[in-house]
Amino acid sequence: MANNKREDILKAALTLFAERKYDGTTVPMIAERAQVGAGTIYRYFESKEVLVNELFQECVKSLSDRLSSNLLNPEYDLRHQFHLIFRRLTQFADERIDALLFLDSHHNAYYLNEQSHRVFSEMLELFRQLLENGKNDGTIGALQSDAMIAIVWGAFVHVFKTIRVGVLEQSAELLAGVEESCWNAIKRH
Amino acid sequence: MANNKREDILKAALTLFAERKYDGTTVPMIAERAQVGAGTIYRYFESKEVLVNELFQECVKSLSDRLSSNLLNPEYDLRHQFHLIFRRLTQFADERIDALLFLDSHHNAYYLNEQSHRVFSEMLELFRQLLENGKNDGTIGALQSDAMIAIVWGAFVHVFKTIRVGVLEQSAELLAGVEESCWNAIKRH
Amino acid sequence: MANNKREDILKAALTLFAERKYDGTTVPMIAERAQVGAGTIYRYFESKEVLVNELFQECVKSLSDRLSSNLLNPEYDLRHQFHLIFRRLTQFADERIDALLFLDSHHNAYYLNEQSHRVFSEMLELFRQLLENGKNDGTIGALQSDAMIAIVWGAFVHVFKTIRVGVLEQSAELLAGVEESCWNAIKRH
Amino acid sequence: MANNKREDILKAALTLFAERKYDGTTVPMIAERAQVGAGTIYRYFESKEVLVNELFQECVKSLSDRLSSNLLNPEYDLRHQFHLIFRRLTQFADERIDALLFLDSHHNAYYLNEQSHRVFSEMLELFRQLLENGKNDGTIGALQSDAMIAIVWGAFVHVFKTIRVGVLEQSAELLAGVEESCWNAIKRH
DNA sequence: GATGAATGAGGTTTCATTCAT
DNA sequence: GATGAATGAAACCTCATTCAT
Repeated sequence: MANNKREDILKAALTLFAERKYDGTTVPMIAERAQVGAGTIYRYFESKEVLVNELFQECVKSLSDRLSSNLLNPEYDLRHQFHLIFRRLTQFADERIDALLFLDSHHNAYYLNEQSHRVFSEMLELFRQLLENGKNDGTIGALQSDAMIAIVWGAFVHVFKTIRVGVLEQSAELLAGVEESCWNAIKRH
Repeated sequence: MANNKREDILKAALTLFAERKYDGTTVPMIAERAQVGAGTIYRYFESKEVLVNELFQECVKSLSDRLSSNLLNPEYDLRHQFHLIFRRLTQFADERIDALLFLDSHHNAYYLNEQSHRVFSEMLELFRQLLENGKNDGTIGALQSDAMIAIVWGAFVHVFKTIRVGVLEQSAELLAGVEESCWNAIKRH
Repeated sequence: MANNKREDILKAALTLFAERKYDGTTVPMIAERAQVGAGTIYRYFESKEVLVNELFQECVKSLSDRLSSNLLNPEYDLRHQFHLIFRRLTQFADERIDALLFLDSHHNAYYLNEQSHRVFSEMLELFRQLLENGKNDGTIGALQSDAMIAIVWGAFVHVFKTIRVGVLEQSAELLAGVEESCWNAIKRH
Repeated sequence: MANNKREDILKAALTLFAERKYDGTTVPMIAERAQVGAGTIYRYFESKEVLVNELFQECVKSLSDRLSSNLLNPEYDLRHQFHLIFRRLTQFADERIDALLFLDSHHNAYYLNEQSHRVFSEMLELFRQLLENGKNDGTIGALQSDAMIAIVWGAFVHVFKTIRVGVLEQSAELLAGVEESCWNAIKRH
C-alpha cells in the first residue's frame, strides 16, 4: 500500500468523475471526499489533467489484468471463453462500477492524452484476439471485430448504467440473459 | 425562418455538449460558435441549465417524431418492423449524430430536470411496445424488455461513437451487419 | 402635457430610485414600470446619469415652487410662517413621498452633477432666509442656520421614512406633534 | 490580531457602502480597498448579500454596546441621561462615521434580511426606554416615542451628513447647540 | 509531507446602451 | 418616434493552483 493518500485521492476522483464527469468535478470536491487538503493533491499529481490521465490508465490496467489472466486457454471452446470474459467483466462491474463507467466515458474526452487512448485500445486487443479466433473456427459471425467489440461493450455498459439508475435490478438471471444476448449478437448463425 | 438566433444557439450548444459534455462547455463557447453575443443567449434561455434541458427535450422530440410515424403497422412482421426502426435510428444518427450522443449522455446527468428524464423514458415506450408485441407472438426472447432496450441502444450508440473516432468506417454493409447483430441479440432462438 | 412618455419615464424612475436607489435600479426596470421600450428612454435622456440628474432637478423645482409661493409674507409672525412651510412640506410628502425620499438621498451621491447639488442648496435658501429673519427678531435660537436646517429636514424626512415602513401611523395629530417638536428645536428659549 | 483579512474586508466594505450604497459598491472595489484578491472575499462571506448583513449587524452591535453601558443610571436626571447618550452618539459618529451613515441607510433596504432589521429595532429600545421614563416623570413631551426617536435620530444623522459634505464645521459648540435643539424637540414644554 | 488560505483567471449572468425595423 | 433584440463590458462568483506555515 505504498502510498495511502495517493490511493485515497484516486478513489475519490474516480467516484466523482463517474458521477459528474471531468469538468463537473472540482479539485476541492476530490480533496473533501479523499479527506485530504486541496494542496495535497498537487503533491501527487501535477495537475487535474495529469490526475485524470493517471487514473484512466490505472483503470484500464485494472480491467486489463483481470481479463488477461488465463484467458485464451485453447482448451476451452469459444462460447466458454466468452462466458469467462463476460464473468470477469461482470465482476469488474460489480466491484468497480465507477471504474467501468469512467472508462466508458473516454470517447471524445479532450482531456485524455494519447497514451490514455492507446492503453485503452490495447486492452481491446484481447477481445479482438478472441473474436479473430472465433472467426477462424467458424464460431463467430462475419462482422468486423471492431463493430462486434463496440456492440458488446456498448450493450454491457449500458445495461449497468440502467441498473445503476434503478430501472433494471441486477440478478444472476438478468446477467445470464444479457450474456446470452451478447453472444447471440456476435456468434455465427 | 421563425427564430434564427434561438436555433443557432441550440445548434451550437448541441455540438459542444456532444463533444465536451455540459460542464466542459462554457457559455462564451456556445456564443462564439453560434455567432451571437454572450448576453444574447440569456434573451432566449433563462440560464445554462434551462438551455440544456430545453435542448435535451427538443432532441428527444426529434427522435421520437421520427420513430413514431407509421411504426407499428401490423401488416409487417416483427423483423421488418425492427428493420424500419433501425433504419430510422440510423438516419437520425447520420443527420443528427450530435443529438444522438447528447441524448446518450443523460444517465446520471445532475443538470437534467425531472421532465427531461421523463420525456426520455416516454420515448423508450415505443421500443418497449415493439418488444412486448414480439414476445407475445414468440418472435422475441424472454429477457426483460428494459434489458433488451439497454442492449440495443447501448450497442447502437457505441457503434456510432466508434465510427466517429475513426476506428470503424460507416457503410451500408456495416450497418446491415450491426442491425443483424442487434436483432440476433433480442430475437427468440 | 407636452410629452407624456417623458413624464411616464420620470415618474417610474422616481419611484424606483426612492425604493432601490440609483444603482439598484436598472434601465429595463424603469422601462417596464413606465410601460415604454427600453430604447425609448434614450430618446428622452442621453444616459441613465443624465436622467437621474434631470429628475433630481425636477424634484427640487417641484418642492421649491411649493415652498416659495407667498412664503415670507411679513404680515405673519415667524411661528405662523413656520407652520405654513411645514404644512407645505407635509403636503409635498403626502403627494410626492417618492420625490421627498429621492431628494433626501442626494448627500454623497456620486452620480449627481454640480448643477444638481447647486439647485438643492438654492432651495434651502428659503429656509435659511426664514431662520435669519427669526434670529433678527429674536424668535429663533442662536444655532447656525445650516445646523437648524439639517435638524429640521433630517427629522422631518426621517419621520416620513418611519411612517413608510409602518412603524408610525400618519395622522393630523402626529404631524402637529412633529411640527411642534421641530419648532421647539429651533425657537429661542 | 485574530482574523485580519476578515476585518479588512468589512472595513473596506463599510466605507464603500457608506459612500456609494450597496448596489453602487462592487466586490472588486471592496477587494481592492481591502487589498485582497476578489476571491478571498468569498472565503469569509458566502455572498455580497451575506457580507452586507453581517456588516450591518456588526455595526448595530458596535453602537448598541456603546450606548448601553451604564446608561440609565437612575441617579442622573433625564436631561443628564440625554446628555450622556448624545455624547456617546457623537463619539460614535466621530470614530465610526461610516458605520453611522451605513446604519442610517437601512430603511427599505431590500438586501437586508429580517435579522438585520430586528437587531436595529432592538437597539432603538434603549432610546424608547429613556423616553418612557421621561414621560412618566413629566420631563418628556407627549409625542409618541417612535416619532421622537425618528426626530432625534434623523436630525442627528443629517447634521453629520452636512458636516461631512463640508457645509457645517464640526465643533464642540455646534454639537452642544445640536444637543440642546434635540432636547428641546422632545422635552415637555 | 501536509495543509488550507489566498489568488486571479475565467466561469455564469446582468445591464446600459445601440440600432435595425 | 418607438421599439426591443442584440451586444459586450463588467457584475458576482468559482476553482485550479500556489505557497507560507
